[in-house]
Amino acid sequence: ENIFDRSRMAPKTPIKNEPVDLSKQKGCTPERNPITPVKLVDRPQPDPWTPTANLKMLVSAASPDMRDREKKKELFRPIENCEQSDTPDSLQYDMVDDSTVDEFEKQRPSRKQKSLGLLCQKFLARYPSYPLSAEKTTISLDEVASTLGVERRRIYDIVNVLESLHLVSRVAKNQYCWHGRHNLSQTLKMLQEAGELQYGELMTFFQHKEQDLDYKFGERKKEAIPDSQDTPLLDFSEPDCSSASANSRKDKSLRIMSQKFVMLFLVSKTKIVTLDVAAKILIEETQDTVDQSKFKTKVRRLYDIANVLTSLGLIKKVHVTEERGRKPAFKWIGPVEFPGNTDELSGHSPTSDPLPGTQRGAHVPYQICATGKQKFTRHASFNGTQLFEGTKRKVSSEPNSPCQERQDEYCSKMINLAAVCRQKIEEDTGNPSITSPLSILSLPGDSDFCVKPLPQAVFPVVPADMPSPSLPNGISSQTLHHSVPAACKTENEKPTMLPNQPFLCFPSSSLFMFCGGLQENNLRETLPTTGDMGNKSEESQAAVPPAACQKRSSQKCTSPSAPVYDEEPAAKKQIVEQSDVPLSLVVPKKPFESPKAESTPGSGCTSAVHLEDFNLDLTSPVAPKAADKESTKPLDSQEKEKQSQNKDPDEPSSGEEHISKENASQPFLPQYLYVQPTAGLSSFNFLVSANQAPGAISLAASPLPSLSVPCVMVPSAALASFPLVCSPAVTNPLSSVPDGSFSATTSMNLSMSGLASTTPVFIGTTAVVTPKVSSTPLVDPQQPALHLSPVVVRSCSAVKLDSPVCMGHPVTLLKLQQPSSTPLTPKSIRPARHEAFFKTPGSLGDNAAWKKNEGNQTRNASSAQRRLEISSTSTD
DNA sequence: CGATCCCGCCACATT
DNA sequence: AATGTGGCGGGATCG
Repeated sequence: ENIFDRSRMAPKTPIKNEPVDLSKQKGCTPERNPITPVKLVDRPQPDPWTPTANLKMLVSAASPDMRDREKKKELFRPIENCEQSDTPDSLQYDMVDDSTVDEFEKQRPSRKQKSLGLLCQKFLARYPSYPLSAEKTTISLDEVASTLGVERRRIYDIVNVLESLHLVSRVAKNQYCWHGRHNLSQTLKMLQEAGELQYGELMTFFQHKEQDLDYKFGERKKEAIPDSQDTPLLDFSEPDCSSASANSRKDKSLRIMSQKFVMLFLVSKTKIVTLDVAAKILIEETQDTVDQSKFKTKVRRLYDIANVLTSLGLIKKVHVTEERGRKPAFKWIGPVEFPGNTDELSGHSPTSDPLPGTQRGAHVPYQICATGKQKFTRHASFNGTQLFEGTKRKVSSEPNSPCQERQDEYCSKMINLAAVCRQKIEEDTGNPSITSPLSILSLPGDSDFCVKPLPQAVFPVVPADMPSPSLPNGISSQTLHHSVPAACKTENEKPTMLPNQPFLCFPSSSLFMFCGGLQENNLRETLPTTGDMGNKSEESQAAVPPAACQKRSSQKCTSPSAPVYDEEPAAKKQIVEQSDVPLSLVVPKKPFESPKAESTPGSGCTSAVHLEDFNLDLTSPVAPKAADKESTKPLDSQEKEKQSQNKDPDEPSSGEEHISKENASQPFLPQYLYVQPTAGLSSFNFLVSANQAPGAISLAASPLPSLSVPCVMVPSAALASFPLVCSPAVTNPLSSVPDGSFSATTSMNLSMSGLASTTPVFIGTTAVVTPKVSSTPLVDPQQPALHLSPVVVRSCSAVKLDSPVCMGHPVTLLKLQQPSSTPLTPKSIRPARHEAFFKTPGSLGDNAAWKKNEGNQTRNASSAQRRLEISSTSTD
């Protein structure tokens, strides 16, 4: 009988209801007789099909009304009862119904009740919009699905969209981490920036003539879109980045679409986007083919996304009446301005990040990282932002200027590439998290965040994040370095010197160390040579750019792209730089930085800070308070930020002076600047590497080489106790050759003097310093070593150990990196160091972590970051 | 009848 | 092979 019924009934609602009811019952009204309703429907069928039908009719009719008004319900009830009364069975049911009518109704209405939007609201209701920093909420898909009474598939729809906005991140299979909206503004900001690049023109165009859109759309679309963006974005297929894994394209769709969709809103002047326009824009694919079905499908997806966004309160449904008629559209009702955004972000304690970071360490998806970065970068973002805006405006308003256009295109391309790279990387790594390119872009983090928190707090964070990132950082940092050159402004591409540094943070006690990076070029070069790096390095680089872009300014964005592809960079970079100038110093746009961020992403859920790649000019080094966060960021940026924001440390000028002095006095050491702890930094002292001076110095000979270590932060106390802090940075030109040096440089050694807390830390490339005597000429020995490629470095390191001078470092290192006991290979060393930094005491469980790191180290540079996520520990 | 969009098949990815 | 993900589009509902 049932079967029959179903055959008839089943078809539609009724059947659905049944299943639904069951599920719902779980969620909504557990138990009871919930089932009843279902039965009712079914049963009637058996005997008198008709009656049942009637009931259905009634119910269906009533249901809607019922929802709206209970009154109607009442009315209906009687009716229903009557009908039911006819059938005995029905009567019983009726009885039930009466009792459960409400429930019935609730459950009944089905379609709407089941809507994705509603489901999303339920989902969101389960988690705090602004979770405490410390608490990490993990979301189990299965659990949520069962709780909400829906199939898992639906949860994916929600989570994917949330993930695109960084509200959640995937931690593992079936596991997501809830981040809340803390980073939402940053994410939106990033999307906005990215959107301007990609869709600025388009949107403008559309808005002017929505009507015409259809027509022109095609034209327009071709014009605008092709250039800058879409294609790349859409097509992940590009071989470059992802040479390695290519494959899955799944990642793209919903998440990317979601980000793009949001971008459209952010870019739109009216903040209103019609579905058809969005669908058209979002159909990047090759041309117009398949329009119909594709378009239709796209729209369907957009509805899905829109439902989630609506639930988030970011958009609302509206109708645009145009000449042609009324078209469905959505209006952005979320935040429009993303100043520093620090508000929300800053508000949160940095700690939150760190915590999660540690756990995730390896797993953390890029996205997360990105978020972390964002936070970190905040300061930078300011700078970048401003610049950025200027740039943007130019772009949007004045697409004409060749330079800008180029930049734009370039940027977009870069972005796309970056995205692609990411994906690929993800694939490689296995982390799906990355998603859209945008996310990468978003990296820009806000430094504010970081800054605010006390350094201590920061530390923990750093460590957590750092670990994973560390490796990558080294790499990324290198890439970033390019930017440095830019900073130099020297016209040429040479990266020369800036201090790029990748830095390392070292929390032990309160010390932080940053290592300066090296040159990007070198890095790249080195990477490949080094070995592992090869593909991955590229990838990482690619990834980085976006982040950088976001952080800095649009300009950066452009630059980032460059980093992605080696080829492009030089010319473009130059262009970019020229155009933008001020920033130029800041960063060369080189996307490189961003890559770092990406790479680093591994950090804790949210926290992951990436080193963003800021390269700051050493000249203006300021002590970065937020060492932790900063660590993620490029030193320069940090410094700048600090300066601007905090003045705390020292005045920049003073800092510079110090540097110069140092340099003079200590040719080698110069790199650091010591910042006294002023108010803000009570306990910390910062050393910034000054040396890098630009280009002239080391770079001249070879751009790359240079040095690294930019800065070291040391707690004041520590300093006192501390004999020396050395930065490896070596600037030597020599190094340039090997570049690998960079790696070397990157690697820092930390040594803790006997006391962990107070002990001084040494960071630096191999060469660097001996803890005790900074002045010492260690350099010679070291430098050479540094110069060498990583391998060389390794050797050096080994040597160092042997040599008295060197010894100090290594030894210390060993201590720190217990796990790494093997100081050996250069690679290992580096990583270890990084790790050490990252991991620092605070965060982790250190030992284990360290060990893991060690393993990773070997791999290190190359894809380190990604890998970290996955399972760095393993080994290699 | 067009706008929405639920539902779940099924391919691909990951374990 | 099993399970996780999520693209995709038929077709039911809504308005």
